[in-house]
Amino acid sequence: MTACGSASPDAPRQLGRPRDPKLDAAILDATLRLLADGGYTALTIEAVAALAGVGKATLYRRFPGKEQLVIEAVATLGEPPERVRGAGVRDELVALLESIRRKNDSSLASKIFPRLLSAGAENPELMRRYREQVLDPRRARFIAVLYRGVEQGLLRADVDLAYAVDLLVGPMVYRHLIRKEPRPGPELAARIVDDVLYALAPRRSCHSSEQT
Amino acid sequence: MTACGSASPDAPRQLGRPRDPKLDAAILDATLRLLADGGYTALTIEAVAALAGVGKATLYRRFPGKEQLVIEAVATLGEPPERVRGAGVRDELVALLESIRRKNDSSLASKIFPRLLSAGAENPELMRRYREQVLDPRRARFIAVLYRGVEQGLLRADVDLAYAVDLLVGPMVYRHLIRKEPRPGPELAARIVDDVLYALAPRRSCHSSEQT
DNA sequence: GACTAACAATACGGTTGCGTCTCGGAAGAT
DNA sequence: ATCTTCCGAGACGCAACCGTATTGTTAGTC
Repeated sequence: MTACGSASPDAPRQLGRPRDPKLDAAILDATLRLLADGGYTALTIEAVAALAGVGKATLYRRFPGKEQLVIEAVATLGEPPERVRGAGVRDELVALLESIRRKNDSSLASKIFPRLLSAGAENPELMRRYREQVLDPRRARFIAVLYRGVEQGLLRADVDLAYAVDLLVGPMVYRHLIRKEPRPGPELAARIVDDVLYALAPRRSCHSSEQT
Repeated sequence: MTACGSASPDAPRQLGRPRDPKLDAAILDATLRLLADGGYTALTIEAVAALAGVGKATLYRRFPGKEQLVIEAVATLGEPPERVRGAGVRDELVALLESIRRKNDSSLASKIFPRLLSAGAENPELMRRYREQVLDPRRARFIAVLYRGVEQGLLRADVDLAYAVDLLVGPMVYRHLIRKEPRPGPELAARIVDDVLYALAPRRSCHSSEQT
């Protein structure tokens, strides 16, 4: 996860002035900032250098070009998710969904998200890294909680958990990404979770007919 | 819906060679094509002119600049949706959802979609037109069918239909836009519709507890 | 047949960003 | 103290694209 051209342990740099690690951070941060409000193609190396307060040579010393720069920057977006343990399955799912909503209401990451969706078409590697670092870990958390839901008999044993995640996350992301008005409120997460859990719960045989 | 600089009926052009309407179509088509595989910022006027087989002057005679050009092009994406009438509410919803899946599996429009999501951040007008021409009509169809569902007692009378559309469309769009692997199959639409309809159906009071 | 505007092609100057390079200076290692 | 590399700043030539203007041709009107 260090910058591209960083010294490998096998060939430790000994001579001369060492690279300033703070500059790596400044460059990646500037990259994310510019990526957020301009998109991939609008992002220029010169703007990154200027915003980071860094010479272009310093930047090119670390990254071979825009593509690798953005890939490395995006890879830093992964974050340890907030802990909500202790609560029940239902409340934990609500908390996870709600954290998506809150994040999309303000953060840098939310602005970068649609940019990557577009840039990912030409840059599979870029999308892959983002998926691995950001999307997959979040997804794994959902799956884990849902699995506990199965164990506790809250969900049918035969439900496809990946599908269940789609049912939960899909509407929330859709609201933020596409149908932005009116802004979803904090009650949306609970609503989605309750409806989805109800749909996937073990069904008592008291309803007269099978599915239509 | 005609090109920007087209003659208005009030001031009919009489003198000189008339504009070739085929060129309007060629320009807009080329715009969409390039927008699909390059994105908004990557789209250049010169490339549009070249692909359309048109001189730059011809293009500038119709559109003042890139922004208006793209806006007009996107506005042509609206389409009369396939008719599935006659079937029941459930099957009609499945058909609507399935048409989203099919469209996203191949068409130009599906490639343009994420581009607009990104470009829309800087171009509210662009996003607005796309919403009006493409998204809103589709949404209206969902709402209409769902309303019939309410009338027929398939859905609770108090469900927020807009929310119901999110529950249906969200997971499908999410699958295509973000979680692309594995490619959703034709069975997904029915699965989503059945689960959502079940969750929003009038609930008989045979389950022991209220919502947790 | 004269007139006029649309047409394709292309030249034009201006702007922007690329990736490389050079400069003087600064920071550690020896 | 010396050596080596990193640092910020920015000049450099190159390429792409902008929006405009010119040129010769073409299509329709009068």
